[in-house]
Amino acid sequence: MLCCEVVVPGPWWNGLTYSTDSPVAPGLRVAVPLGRGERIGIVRETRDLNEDKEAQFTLRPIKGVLDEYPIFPGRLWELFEWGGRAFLCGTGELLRIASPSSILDSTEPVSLMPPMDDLQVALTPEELFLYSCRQEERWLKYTDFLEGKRGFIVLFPEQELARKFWGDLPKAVRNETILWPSQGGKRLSAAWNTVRNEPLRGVVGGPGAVFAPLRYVDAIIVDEESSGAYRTYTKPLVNIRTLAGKRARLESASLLLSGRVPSSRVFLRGRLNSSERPKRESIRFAGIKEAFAASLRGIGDSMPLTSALFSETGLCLSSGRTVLWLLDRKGYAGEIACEDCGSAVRCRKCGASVVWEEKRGRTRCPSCGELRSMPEECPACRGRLLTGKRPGLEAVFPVARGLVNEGQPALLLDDLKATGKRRLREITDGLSRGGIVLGTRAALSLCDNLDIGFIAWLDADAEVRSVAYQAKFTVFSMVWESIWRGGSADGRVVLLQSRRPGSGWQRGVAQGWSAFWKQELSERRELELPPFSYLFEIKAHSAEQKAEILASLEGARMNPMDPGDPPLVIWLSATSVVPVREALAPFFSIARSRRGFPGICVWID
DNA sequence: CCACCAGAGCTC
DNA sequence: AGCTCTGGTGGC
Repeated sequence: MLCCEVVVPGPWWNGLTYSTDSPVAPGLRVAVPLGRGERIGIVRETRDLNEDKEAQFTLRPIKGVLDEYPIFPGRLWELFEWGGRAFLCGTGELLRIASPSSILDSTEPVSLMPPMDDLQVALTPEELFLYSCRQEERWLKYTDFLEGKRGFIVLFPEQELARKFWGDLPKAVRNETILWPSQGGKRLSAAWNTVRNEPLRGVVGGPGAVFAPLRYVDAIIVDEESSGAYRTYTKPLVNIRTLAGKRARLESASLLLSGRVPSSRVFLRGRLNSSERPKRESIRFAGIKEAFAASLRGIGDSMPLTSALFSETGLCLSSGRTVLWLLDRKGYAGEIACEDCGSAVRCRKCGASVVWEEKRGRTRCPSCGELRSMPEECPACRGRLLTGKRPGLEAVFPVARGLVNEGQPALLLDDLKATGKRRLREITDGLSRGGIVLGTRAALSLCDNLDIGFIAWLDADAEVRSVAYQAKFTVFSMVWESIWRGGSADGRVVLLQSRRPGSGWQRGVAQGWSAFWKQELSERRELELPPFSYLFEIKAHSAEQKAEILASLEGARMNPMDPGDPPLVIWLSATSVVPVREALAPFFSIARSRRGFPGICVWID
């Protein structure tokens, strides 16, 4: 009697076992019964039935085999298996984000070419690092690197950059290359089928392109490898850069890690060094203690607007260039506090401190997105005096509007992503004679399209990240990017307003990333933080489950930390993933479905 | 009488 | 988390 182990997408980690009359080759898709319904899974292996092991549940037969050949070419399947283990998400969850829905949702057959024979030339793969602030310089090197390569993947943190790089390729190369779509749907399906079946030379795209089913891969480039864009923000939580590195190793492909700044892990492993630093006159630090205290309606805190900010803004505007003011707080105020009892207004769903959106007369929870109307009184003490703290973009906007000259607009961009191409053109056209743009870090991408002569980080200390340990690097790399990004970086001035101007991580801005990482890594080594260990963020499904998980980890002689604040979260630091996976595996068995599955994020650097 | 929807129940 | 089955509601 034969059985198949099938990977069926879902939050569980284990493969599911089904009976089969005849052996099914690994990598083929099969339709299988699950619960009351039917699902599609990928065969991991066919083996003899092990009566003891399979006795705990009744085996059901496979409903049908959907493919003639393995659906994933080359070593891609191994990548999914590895990623599922490394990021504690299970192969199935990774499959879900890696494949178009046409493959996993519909039993329609997908036409597939047979796998390629192993005609791969076993060149010795290289691992190269390339760090330079000049994008043109890096891109030129990419073209050199791809010379003579027969199957390549080039990854960019943003789709727009990918499109630009692809568009700049020599026509002959572009014709044998595909621009990987950034979103799912029909376009992804089409691209997937083309790449899977046609003899293409390469794929260029955003992070998702790492999963392109190229049959032969001999080179992978990761641009801006330290960018946070390579981390997925919904389940499963994985680092695409790491997967790209693994894919290169699996396929024996050469790997080029590149960017303006290396990530901590790459810095450490590559023993990198750099003397690149900004010109003295292009970076300024200003203390907000001496700030001009602009009073803003309904806001208790004064907005940090320094004299340096006003003078540089004025200079830039009068030269007809555009000014960018950046602040990572949307809305009118980052917090609403009661003057009587001092407590902040919190989200009723998740307990986080809410943001005040004055324009729409409501509050928004920054962590769960819950919207509510602005409260009349303090929910804690019923006091009537609610004031905003930590002014946000909406509150500063009137100040910016007062500074622009005739014919220069002041724009408030809440959400650059939602604006699309047409809006982008409107923005760039409107700013042909300069103006002020206010936005969050996402607005930095405007450097690619606008002549930006001055960038101000209004509150460089603000760290609104969920994981505090890497907040310094996030801020550092964004500020670093703002110095160099785009064709208008020459002569640009960047201003950092903060409480401790020029100290701490800001020294690295003046001295370069080698100095930054040296300092930062000595602190992290001390605290056993990534890249010196892995950090696991485990979110239990219920309080009971949390207790069980804690007990299981402690039983395996690990030291989980219970921060107490987000109530269901557990933190764990470990030098290896394996024992953590073993301790957590019981909670990810399909048999536990009814109790709900925990969520896990693995921080590697 | 059936179309539609929310909630329950199940998962190798 | 999906997915389907169920039973109530309401439109005609």
